[in-house]
Amino acid sequence: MTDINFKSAISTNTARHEPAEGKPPEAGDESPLFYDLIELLFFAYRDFTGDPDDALARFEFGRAHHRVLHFVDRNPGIMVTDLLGILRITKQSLGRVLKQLVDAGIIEQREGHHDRRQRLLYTTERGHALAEDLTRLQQTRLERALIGLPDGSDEIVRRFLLQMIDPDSRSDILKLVRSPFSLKD
Amino acid sequence: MTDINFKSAISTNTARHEPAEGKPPEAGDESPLFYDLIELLFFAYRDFTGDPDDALARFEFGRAHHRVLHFVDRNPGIMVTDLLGILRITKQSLGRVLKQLVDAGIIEQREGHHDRRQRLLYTTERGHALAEDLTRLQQTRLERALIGLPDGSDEIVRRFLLQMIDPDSRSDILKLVRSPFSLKD
DNA sequence: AGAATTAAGTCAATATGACTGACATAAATT
DNA sequence: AATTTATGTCAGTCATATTGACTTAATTCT
Repeated sequence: MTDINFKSAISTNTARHEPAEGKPPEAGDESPLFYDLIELLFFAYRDFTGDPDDALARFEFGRAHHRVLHFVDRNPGIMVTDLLGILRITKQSLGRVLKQLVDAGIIEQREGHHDRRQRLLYTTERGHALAEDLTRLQQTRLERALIGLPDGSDEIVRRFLLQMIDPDSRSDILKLVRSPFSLKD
Repeated sequence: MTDINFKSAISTNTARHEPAEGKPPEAGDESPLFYDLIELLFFAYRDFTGDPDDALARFEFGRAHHRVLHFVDRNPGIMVTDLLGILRITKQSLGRVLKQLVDAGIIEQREGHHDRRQRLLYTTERGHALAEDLTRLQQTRLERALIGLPDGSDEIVRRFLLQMIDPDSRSDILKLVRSPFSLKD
């Protein structure tokens, strides 16, 4: 199998498009800062999600299941409505995935104490163990990614990621992730 | 519209699952480092891809089109095979998306000079302009994300992202992204 | 020159994860 | 009593991806 093989990805022909324009093609005028960051993010995120994807494939589950499992495990007793808000998907999309997780004994629904309309979500013992396995995979990758970087790099990455998020959502997300570190300047 | 609304995401009930285990539920024993990084990455990447997603929705294009457009624009004259290797999708998946981009006058295919089997890919003038627009959106977000961080933070983020990638792919990806900065220690 | 390999494209069938819009039920709130 | 909220469900659709088989043309290998 040829694995990744984009050995000749960079062509010798540098003509980008019809040379009908009067611009020099590669004159670093106003354009391409952070091209590399854009692409590194793409590849990094792909591999980051790849670990749990592969692990879940054995259970016939996909990334959607992972996301639901993760946030339920992290927020035991979360309401369906709030989970929908976090994931920003529709009730229908969640419904199918959630049903499969419940049927598989990964997630449990309990009636709300004060409000009996609610179906509060919890991971079962099995579900919690699975969630931990998946988290461990991603933690291992994160640890590896921080090796060799100066002290405090994890804090810089945290702040970078937070500021990548739409400003409007940041405070909600901060509450949700409840980082053990500062982040609050 | 209730926008994001996960105000009550964190339940007061902290029982994670059946308390049938002898473990204290929240005793930070061996487990949850980088929980926040895992979640920040999820939200950051979603918003990062959201900008181009929204922009492309007007053209009836999706994220798959963006990826193809991006890598063709960055690697003019790339072979179909190499593009498949970069995106790690199948010929069939690429085929449909590529056809739509060609039909829309965004991407152009030219016969290889030395090897006439090849259909080398180029962005058209329009395609290049569109790619630049989308890139600009993401660059703006990246710039904003680095504001207020110490000097050299961009370099730390670059190294972090590179080390998030599977070690086997790193050298190929480094060639591809051809970062203007160091990254090579 | 003939065989094997490579580059690209195509066909059919399928799966996953998402969507919209409408509707239903029960419970809580006003 | 009327309204709103929380959840679930139905039917239909779409975008992106998959597998496996097969074709055509061109290049390379022996």
